[in-house]
Amino acid sequence: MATLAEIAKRAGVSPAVVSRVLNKDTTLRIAKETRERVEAVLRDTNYAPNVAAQSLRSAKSGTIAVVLHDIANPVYGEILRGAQEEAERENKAILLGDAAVGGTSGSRLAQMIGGGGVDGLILQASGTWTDALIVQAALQEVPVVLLQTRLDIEAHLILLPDAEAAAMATAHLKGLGHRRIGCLATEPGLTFTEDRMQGWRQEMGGDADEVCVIYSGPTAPEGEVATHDLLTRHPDLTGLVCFNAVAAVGALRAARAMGRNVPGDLSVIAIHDLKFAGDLRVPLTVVRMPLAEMGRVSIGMICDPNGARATIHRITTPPELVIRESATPPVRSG
Amino acid sequence: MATLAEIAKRAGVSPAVVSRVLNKDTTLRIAKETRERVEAVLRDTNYAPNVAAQSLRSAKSGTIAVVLHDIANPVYGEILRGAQEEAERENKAILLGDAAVGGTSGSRLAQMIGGGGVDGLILQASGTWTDALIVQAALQEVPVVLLQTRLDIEAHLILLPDAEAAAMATAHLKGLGHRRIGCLATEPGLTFTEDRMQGWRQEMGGDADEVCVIYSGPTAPEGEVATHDLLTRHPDLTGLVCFNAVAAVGALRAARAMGRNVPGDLSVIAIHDLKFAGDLRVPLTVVRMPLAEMGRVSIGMICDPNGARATIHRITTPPELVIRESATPPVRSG
DNA sequence: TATTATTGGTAATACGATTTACCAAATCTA
DNA sequence: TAGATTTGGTAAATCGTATTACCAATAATA
Repeated sequence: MATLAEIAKRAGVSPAVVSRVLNKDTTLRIAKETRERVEAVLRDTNYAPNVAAQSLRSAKSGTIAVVLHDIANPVYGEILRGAQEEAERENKAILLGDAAVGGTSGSRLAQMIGGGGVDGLILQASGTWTDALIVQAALQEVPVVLLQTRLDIEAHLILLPDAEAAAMATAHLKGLGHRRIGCLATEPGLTFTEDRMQGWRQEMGGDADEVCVIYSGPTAPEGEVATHDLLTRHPDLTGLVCFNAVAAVGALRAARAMGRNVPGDLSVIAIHDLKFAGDLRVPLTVVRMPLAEMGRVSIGMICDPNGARATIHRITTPPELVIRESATPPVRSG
Repeated sequence: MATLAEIAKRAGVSPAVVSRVLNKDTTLRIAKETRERVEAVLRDTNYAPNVAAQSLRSAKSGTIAVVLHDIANPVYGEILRGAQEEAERENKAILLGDAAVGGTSGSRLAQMIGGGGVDGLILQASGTWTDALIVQAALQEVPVVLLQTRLDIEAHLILLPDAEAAAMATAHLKGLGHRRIGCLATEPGLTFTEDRMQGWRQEMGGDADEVCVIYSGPTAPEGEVATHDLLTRHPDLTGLVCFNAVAAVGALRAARAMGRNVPGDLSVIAIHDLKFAGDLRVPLTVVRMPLAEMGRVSIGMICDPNGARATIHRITTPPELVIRESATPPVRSG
């Protein structure tokens, strides 16, 4: 309700003075009493600058859009958590987008990105409306950070050690003595799916059997039906590496429903950790990656004033194997 | 990059025409060819209106702030999910706040709320910076929806059937034959804590023993230490009702660490469902409430054009008992 | 005393979209 | 042909902040 002009009138000065006091303009020469008078009015009028006006004037919004696959998924939620922490430090607010919830190119978020309403876009791309967002961002010359998403556009890219993680998971099963190992992958076409596939293949070497791969969305029900299919086609599998821990929970369900003991009949290992992984019926052995760190650096890249437009940042923190109970040596050695 | 004025110049008309075409002003009389010329320029210039300018002019931002206790907590995340869906429908973007992550009164989100940068504030209040947000909102006359939070301010209030849910959970244990029932509550002072306490007390009647209540934050580690304390002080408890399902997972951990079988030695029931509740070592019996619905109606209240400033909305969908395996009749009947 | 510097500010403009009030030219009516 | 309508637009004023350029009055110097 209070505007700069009103403050100025109350303090008996011009709006320029108020603005310059507010913004600590050091080139402003002002009498001590005048400054104090202004500050007093500012305080007891509880003045807060209009953000739309500031944003219009400065062409900065103080806002960053973060669009993830599915925020309700704890795996992706972890990224958000990291982003939030860093945004807090940088004094930015986060505009949330969820590729799983609607999201058309006409959505308000897309409008904001296209209309200069965000200072940056952090995107874990997958769907179609995602492309619309990128186009909008490009038009507006808004910096974009792609999360585990290789696209042929001028944007930053953050990569996790996905291949290593998959290789590590696979190696763990092989090291336990498994040979017939299946792969519950994430959606084909995604960068991290491909990177992990590569790690899996590399580690499997000659044992890699492409038909032992099945793709699934990152939810437990999807993981369950995919695993059911896979185990039906390949009853001889003794090990399963899952590219997503939430889908792995579905795998556990499927195994159980089919009367297969985990880890007795089937060893399961997943990529990404879950807060409840140790509380599951069969505690899940996983390979953990620094998701929150990725969220943090993504914000950092947006806010970096002298950053280039398109850099590539590899997160080098190595994946961490967390051994629980879902993977053991095969009982009937294969 | 493209402004209305540029579009107008290119199309050989005044900015007013472009704006009125864009906004489908029916009072605008315009020749068919002129309109088509404008639309053509609009299209092939990929024009997107500057949101800051629109926001300044219209005093609407198309943005709603949602501040929750802890977004990483799947229980609260569910609220966010509902809010997101409805926001999508209303064509609003969501600005995310997390009471668990920093959040000072100087945060960008607070600035935006105070500076007319949001059209509404949805708040599950608890901390101190929360109060700052409310003050800012009040100053700006931004509509506020309080989630399960009774405060003496002019704001909407949404209430879940918290008392009923707690009563239902307690009644379930009593119905199974338990008499010595403990209560792992959420933080004292919160509206939903108090409402649930009331439901618990009411159902316990004469059996209610206030010392069998312990308070805990909504995380598994906190739930674990609280439960450890409680079971140490009251080894004779045969039942435990938990006000938060995530904390209940901690309770399960504590029981296990203390060598107490669930449900054999201790029956556990929790409020709120978890996606993985059925996959836990001991599948958790819960009372489910429509969290997503609360998220949806909160957005609806903000967007309702002829809504009053301060209404109270009770969600009447009854709590739903989901029986799994963590609660059975006591073995050594108490 | 005349000139220069310094102090303490102010005026004006731009940022980009929207909207109200208005108007010239063309067409129609009497 | 005078007057009334209709057609097809336009000019100008916000919205609130930030900034650049400028200026009057006083103080310091020569």
